[in-house]
Amino acid sequence: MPSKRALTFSPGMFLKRIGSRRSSREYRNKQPIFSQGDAADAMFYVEAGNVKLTVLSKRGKKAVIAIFRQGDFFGEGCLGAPSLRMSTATAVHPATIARVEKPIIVRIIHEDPMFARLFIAHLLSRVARIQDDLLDQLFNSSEKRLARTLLLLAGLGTQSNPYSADLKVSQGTLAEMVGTTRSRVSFFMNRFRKMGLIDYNGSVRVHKELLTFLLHE
Amino acid sequence: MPSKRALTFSPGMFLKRIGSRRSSREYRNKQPIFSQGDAADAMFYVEAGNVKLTVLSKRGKKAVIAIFRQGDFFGEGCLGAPSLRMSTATAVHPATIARVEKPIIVRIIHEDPMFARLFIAHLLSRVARIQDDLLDQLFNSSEKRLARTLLLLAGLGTQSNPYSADLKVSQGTLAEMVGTTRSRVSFFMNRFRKMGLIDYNGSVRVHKELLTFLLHE
DNA sequence: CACTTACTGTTCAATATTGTACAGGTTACC
DNA sequence: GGTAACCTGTACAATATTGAACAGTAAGTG
Repeated sequence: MPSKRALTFSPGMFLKRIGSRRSSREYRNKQPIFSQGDAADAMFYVEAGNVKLTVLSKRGKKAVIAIFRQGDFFGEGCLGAPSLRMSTATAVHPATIARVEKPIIVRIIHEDPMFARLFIAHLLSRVARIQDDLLDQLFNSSEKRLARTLLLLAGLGTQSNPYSADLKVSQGTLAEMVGTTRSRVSFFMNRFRKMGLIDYNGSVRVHKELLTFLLHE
Repeated sequence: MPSKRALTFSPGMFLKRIGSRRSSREYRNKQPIFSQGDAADAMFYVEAGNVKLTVLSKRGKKAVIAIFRQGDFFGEGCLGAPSLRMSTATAVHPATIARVEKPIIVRIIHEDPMFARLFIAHLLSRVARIQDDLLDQLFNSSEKRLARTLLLLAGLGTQSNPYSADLKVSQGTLAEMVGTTRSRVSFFMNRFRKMGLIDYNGSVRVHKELLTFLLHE
């Protein structure tokens, strides 16, 4: 019997309730899953690999607004009023993505209260996450934001190790994630290296504690 | 019978299902409804007046991250994992706010599938809105962001009128909403006035179309 | 190998932004 | 009336950030 005290999210349960009403598919590196401007008619689940959500501004600037990894859902924008995708989802590495058509999700939400509750929990954490990103932009300099981005990427790897696994992200991609220019990223990455906060030649290895210290100043 | 095609939000229905399980209360201008760091144990609904959501950074900088008006819900962060408020909610003007305790909301979500669906729709629009704010920060200069903020405030008044109603917002508050300094706001407000985009002496009156034009450059 | 493509380190001038300061207004309140 | 609290217009130096450039390196491809 479910607790009545709080709503918690579990990808496993979520997925189980979708059951076979989804279709999995492989994507190659850089292959789009959906594109900004497409009709939004399905949700997705990351079975393997990573996915990058980007937005292209009217003036041609690109921003990475989210990175999804195994166990994450994305594309919820398709529910609610009929709408177009505001962003582009791109596979990073070969990735396996499950697709669930919008009418199916809507039906499950209607027929399965437990699923609806899971979905609410999922959206709550999504709101919290985006709000964090917004506050990061509002309060922190680009140096701090870069540190935070590196830590978030590092968090994708082993949790306990003081060093992250090797990250292979280009300065250009980092710039899009942080919301700054590549030259700025280059500048700070070298600074971080000189300060011993990261190992950096070709791939990046983050010393989590040191970088965390910098982030909190 | 509800449509199975989409999820749409209606404050009225939402409220009806809460029924009498809420308690209304008056707040004076600037009176806090909840404060950053408080235990999050209830949701709120704006019956009259406006509410300002602010966050105070570690370094003492303040940011306004949302403004709620009649018919809006806020404080959803209390659901999900037990947590503390990440922001402070403050009444603007005298305001009447209804409070619904967290256990009640959780119970309604469990017992009333229709309510759960409304809640999902509500969260979806919240996500969309915050994401817009984030993109605004990422892509736009402070001048553009100020224009956007003025337009959002103007939208609170009559929809059809080319001019907004008189807004009484201080430069300091605008700065917190836009994410910049007061001197910058002062500079741009005078510029907007010189360009004829706003009437501005004591109170602000926005010429919506002109400002919209500026925003899209 | 020659060639393309993508990434990096670095520079530099042009802007944008911050933070602070000061002199005047207005408003609310005792 | 006086005074405190708040608001405004303005200025300015110190930083931060942009955008574009250029040369060098590494990797992939025919």
